[in-house]
Amino acid sequence: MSFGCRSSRAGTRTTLPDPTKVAPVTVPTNPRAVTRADVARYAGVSTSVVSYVVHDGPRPVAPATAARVREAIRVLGYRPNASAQALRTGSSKMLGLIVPELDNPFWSELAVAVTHAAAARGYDVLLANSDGDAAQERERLRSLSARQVDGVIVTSIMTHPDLSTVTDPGLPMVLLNTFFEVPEYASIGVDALRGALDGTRHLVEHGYGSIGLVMGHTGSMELREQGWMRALREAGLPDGPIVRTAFTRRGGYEAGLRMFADDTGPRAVFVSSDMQAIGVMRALWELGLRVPEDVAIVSFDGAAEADYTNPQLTTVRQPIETMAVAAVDRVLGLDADNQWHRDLVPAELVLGASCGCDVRR
Amino acid sequence: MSFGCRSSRAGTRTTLPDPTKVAPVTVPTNPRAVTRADVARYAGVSTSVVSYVVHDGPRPVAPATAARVREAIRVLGYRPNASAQALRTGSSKMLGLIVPELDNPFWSELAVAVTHAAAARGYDVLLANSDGDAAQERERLRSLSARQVDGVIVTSIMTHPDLSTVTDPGLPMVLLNTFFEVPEYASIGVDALRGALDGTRHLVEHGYGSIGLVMGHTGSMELREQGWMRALREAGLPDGPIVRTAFTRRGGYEAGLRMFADDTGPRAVFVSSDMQAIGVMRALWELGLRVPEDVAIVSFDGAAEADYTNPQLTTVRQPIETMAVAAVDRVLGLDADNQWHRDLVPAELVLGASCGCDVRR
DNA sequence: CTGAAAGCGCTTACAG
DNA sequence: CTGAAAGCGCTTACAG
Repeated sequence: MSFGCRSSRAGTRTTLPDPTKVAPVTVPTNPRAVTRADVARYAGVSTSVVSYVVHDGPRPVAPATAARVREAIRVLGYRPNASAQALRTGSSKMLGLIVPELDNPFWSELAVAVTHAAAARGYDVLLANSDGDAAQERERLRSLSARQVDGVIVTSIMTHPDLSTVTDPGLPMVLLNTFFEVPEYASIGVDALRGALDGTRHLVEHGYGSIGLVMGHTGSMELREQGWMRALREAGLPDGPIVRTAFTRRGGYEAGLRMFADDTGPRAVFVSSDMQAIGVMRALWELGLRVPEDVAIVSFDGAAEADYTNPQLTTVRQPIETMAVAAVDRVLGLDADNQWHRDLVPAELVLGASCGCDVRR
Repeated sequence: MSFGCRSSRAGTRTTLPDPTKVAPVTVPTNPRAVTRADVARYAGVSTSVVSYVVHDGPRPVAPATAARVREAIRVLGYRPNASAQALRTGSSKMLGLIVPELDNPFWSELAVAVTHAAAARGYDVLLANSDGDAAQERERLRSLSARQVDGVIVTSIMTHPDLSTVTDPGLPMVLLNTFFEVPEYASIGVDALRGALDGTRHLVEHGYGSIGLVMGHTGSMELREQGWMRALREAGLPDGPIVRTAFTRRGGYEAGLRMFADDTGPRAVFVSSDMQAIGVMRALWELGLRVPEDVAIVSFDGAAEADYTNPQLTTVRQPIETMAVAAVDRVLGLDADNQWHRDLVPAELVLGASCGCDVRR
């Protein structure tokens, strides 16, 4: 077994040689990883047989031979080179996932759920962060495609993602967390209209007469907004004030300051994400207003963080695990009978104390 | 250009044929991705020249030729196959990152920082979640190694990670967020002893006479614990109560209930992570105790979430970006002059209101 | 300045 | 049941 250093791979020095110093005598060379050929040699078989044993097929192998090979694999610590496998088979067994901001709890929880769902199908996830930027989203998608992922799950920030120019035509792609229909793409998302309707209705049932809306920036008349509005209309309530802001804690904070700065603010508010609601609660805290005594809140997402606000947030929970499994199965083509272009999964209102109930989760 | 379907790659049907249905006539075949050979043909050059243009070397190319190749690349939408590149060059331009729980804000913020630091060096990050489990940590490491990452950054939950049996001997590995010295590995972490000392001293300066500790489960006598204790000793204060618990919001909640259930609880508490502190605050809320009027809190980490608790947490902030850059440069061997086995980066006390100050961030 | 050729590690149809 | 051989897409030393 030759572990010699190959000139084309030897660690090249990036620093210029310093004439005042003695040139280094030893160049650190990484020992080559164990390959299938090493295993074959050790076990005294051909490389084909090693593959047959590793994959338990497609040709049968005599038990004694297989045992020798397995022993060799164990002793040498052999792991098949995934790059070579991907090149040969055309499948990397990796799924790409693009999220806008991994450091937003909702997205990181979704990323974990997708990772678990993919692992259950034997896939690793190559995670890419678009930083909420459309150009970066395209660039990341390009990179995932070059890395030979077998499919991509995109949680796009674009209302009408135009991604066709970026990917290979044959690369399966699914839009996750997308409430609306996008031509040419399968999309999976929560039933946001119904969720917002349920959440706002709950505030109506508490008897609040004025219910505002803190809404994240979205391209179109958003479904959460429609749900909020429909609940008000059906109750015969006037439209409450609307503040539009970023989908972040800070965005919610700024919206809260604006909405409740003077005493004309509404008695209750529906907020389009938990992160924003947390910002609203901080604003109310600074303004000396109590939740829910002065202002009641219902929000949207059901992030873990919403369990630990004081008081606990009443929130419309997105079934993240369900969505993740659906996205993975969809992108892998495992639900071939599913003809739907768009999957809507139901959201569930989870009661806390911010709405005026006093439920403890 | 032949886009024919190759039998060994055609999408095989996983469902058994249903005799009651007509067999499908068309099998969906993924159009083959564009390769370097397609570009060469289109531009009328050899495949070598395509590479020379893509990499701007190592051989010179006539400007007119290069222009033709670039045009071909653009028209065909060519992207080099990363698996083939990795196989050929021995470098995947990917770094592996193992975190215990990606859905814990501290880890997701660290993951984002590492991703950015790696991107600045031209590397993608293959992110792996160990779910806080040692066996999974080893399994994920094995997988990363098989996927030919050029290095691994591990935020291990093991006190004494024994990882040598899992990775290729030549795979560079760095332990991140590790405060203590680990034989044979480079480790990078915050100066936790000093950070805890500063945080606890701050509580001492506020004049609190009894200062408890909520400490996450760690293998040994932890540096945060040592810092807390040293601050008490040097102030001549008695050791406050210690509750040990998980590094989670729930862990903090349970610890808070235990520490403050009766009125013998301390007047102030140093908490080993922001997530735990958030749990403690919830426990105090339920017990009807106010922060900081009844109990003052200083915690550790400096997660974004700590900015939005009510009141805002005073916390010892880990310089996540600095740590991420150091880890990436270390694992890539970019700081060859650095002889240190262990890098300690300084933490900074960030004042909020939970300690009794009234600073607004 | 350009191209033909070798080889990275793997899988699998084919031949024995 | 086993092995020799082709080829996935790429990079680069070598030859022209």
